[in-house]
Amino acid sequence: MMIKPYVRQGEGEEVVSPLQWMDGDMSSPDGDASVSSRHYRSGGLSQQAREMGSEDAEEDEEDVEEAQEDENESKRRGPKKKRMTKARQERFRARRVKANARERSRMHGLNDALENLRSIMPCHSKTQKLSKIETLRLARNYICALSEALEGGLSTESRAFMETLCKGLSQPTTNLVAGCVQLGAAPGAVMRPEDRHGVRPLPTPLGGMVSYTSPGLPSPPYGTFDSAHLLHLRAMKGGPYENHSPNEYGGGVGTPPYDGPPTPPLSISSNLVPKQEPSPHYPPPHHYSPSHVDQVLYQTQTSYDTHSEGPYDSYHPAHIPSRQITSVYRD
DNA sequence: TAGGCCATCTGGTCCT
DNA sequence: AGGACCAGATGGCCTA
Repeated sequence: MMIKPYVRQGEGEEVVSPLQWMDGDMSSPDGDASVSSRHYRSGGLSQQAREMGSEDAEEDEEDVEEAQEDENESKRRGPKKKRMTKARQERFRARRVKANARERSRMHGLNDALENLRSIMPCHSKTQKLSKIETLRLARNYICALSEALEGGLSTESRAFMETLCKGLSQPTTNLVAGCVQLGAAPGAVMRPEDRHGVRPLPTPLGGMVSYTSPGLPSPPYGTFDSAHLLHLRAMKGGPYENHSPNEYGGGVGTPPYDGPPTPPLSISSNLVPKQEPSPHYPPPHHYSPSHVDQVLYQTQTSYDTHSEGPYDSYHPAHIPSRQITSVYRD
């Protein structure tokens, strides 16, 4: 028996919706009538859809019942029950198919926006894509970190900046961020070409390189730390980009790829950037712990001193879970 | 094999 | 009526 799996768009086959499938004789999309509905993506074939399928089968019965109901209609109280005629079912299906297409398109737009957000994150790797939730967390942290840098004169080279950046992130993402910081700080370091695209040969606006340097480090290809994004700070402090209007750089779906400092004249204040409050969900207890940030920071700050001894020995890169290192080499 | 992430379908709700 | 938005459900893919 050939089971037709659900195929996503862009994978060479057209998506066949359960409704389209239902339009036929309830056989599978590829015509294999032996496939039962539970095999064909029962998720898409929801309860109501299945009920509609049965309605199809019972339609003739309904027509007979309708005739009988007509006789009793005038005697019955309450709102008149709408009949599910064939025409109504057709309309319903057409609406549903259109709604599905809209929903897909909407989600694609949402994903495009998320991709745009990923592309302007300080840590951008083509090989290890941030998940949706991690992208949002990192974006939040990035905003907070930059705000703190502006308000408190906190250096983007500081440990506190890094800690803010990593708050609430999962361990792999924290490692990724730390690795990106390293690479951005050491442009001479070995990088995979596909990961090099985001790095611009610009100094950080606060002068010099990011300090999480690791000279001579056999830099793992975590991704890139795009120091050019730090030009946000320069712009907001009265730099050459200060007067750009937000519209110049667009926004939302269809925004061109980030190719310069998108520096809307934001007024960063404590109103806009509320102090982080403890929340049952933030940080996620199973993902984040200060000790882990310590661990990563130590990794990035000690230049991987293989001769170091003492309490931090367990932070040696050799102890980084292999998952974070191997996974980025995958493709 | 379990768990995380994701895409999709779907029905409900709100708004125009 | 129809569109936008949302959350629940489901199954596929990938990795440890």
